[in-house]
Amino acid sequence: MDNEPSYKDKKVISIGVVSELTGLTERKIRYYEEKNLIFPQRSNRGYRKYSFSDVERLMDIADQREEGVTTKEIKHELTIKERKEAKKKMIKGQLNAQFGVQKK
Amino acid sequence: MDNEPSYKDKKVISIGVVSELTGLTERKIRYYEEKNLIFPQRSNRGYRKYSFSDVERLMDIADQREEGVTTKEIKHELTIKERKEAKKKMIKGQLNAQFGVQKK
DNA sequence: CGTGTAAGGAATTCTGACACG
DNA sequence: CGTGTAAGGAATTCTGACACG
Repeated sequence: MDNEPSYKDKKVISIGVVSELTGLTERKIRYYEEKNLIFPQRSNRGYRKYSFSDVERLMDIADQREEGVTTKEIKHELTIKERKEAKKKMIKGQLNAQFGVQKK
Repeated sequence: MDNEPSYKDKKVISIGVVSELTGLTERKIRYYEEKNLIFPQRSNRGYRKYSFSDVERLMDIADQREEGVTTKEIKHELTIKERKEAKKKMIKGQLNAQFGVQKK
């Protein structure tokens, strides 16, 4: 029923290419991961793999950093967004449980 | 006026990842390029970079090869398609020249 | 805190070639 | 023709650390 997860979220880009795409040094990219601002996948031998979404996210982070926003603050914003997402999902789940299509 | 060329055509994937994605060996992938069936970009130091379109194209090639279609035949099909595309563009250009929006 | 850099090792990619068929 | 493989070299990526501030 699902079609492919759209190319935007497929984790296939190496850190070198991400560096070119974003203009960020690999050091910075790894640091933002260390701070849990970004979450690449790992290949079999531990190489980081990023999606286009990750690239966009990194450019957003770069903009915020330039404005003087600290990684801690960026992380905080992210956490808040995640909570909202979780809440949305929960409510959606409850609605489905009461009024949704019957599961077989 | 243009927005980004869509992620589908951005050449950012290394041959190793393409190999995983398609199930083809790197040898095969390079061979199909040698036969002009696929056209990756090159990074600064000569590393091949593929797009998701290329990955799809490779899977299509793989299917045809399994059916016994030779690379030569696949190449021929491609050439025909390209000719049609060129013709389309030409006609479109002529229509524009006669009835299109005036250029400043 | 955020980022640069040198360090050493492991994995990647490249090309040209030989092999088989 | 289509694909495998061994070969040698160059570039990539990884981690942990020291540096500065």
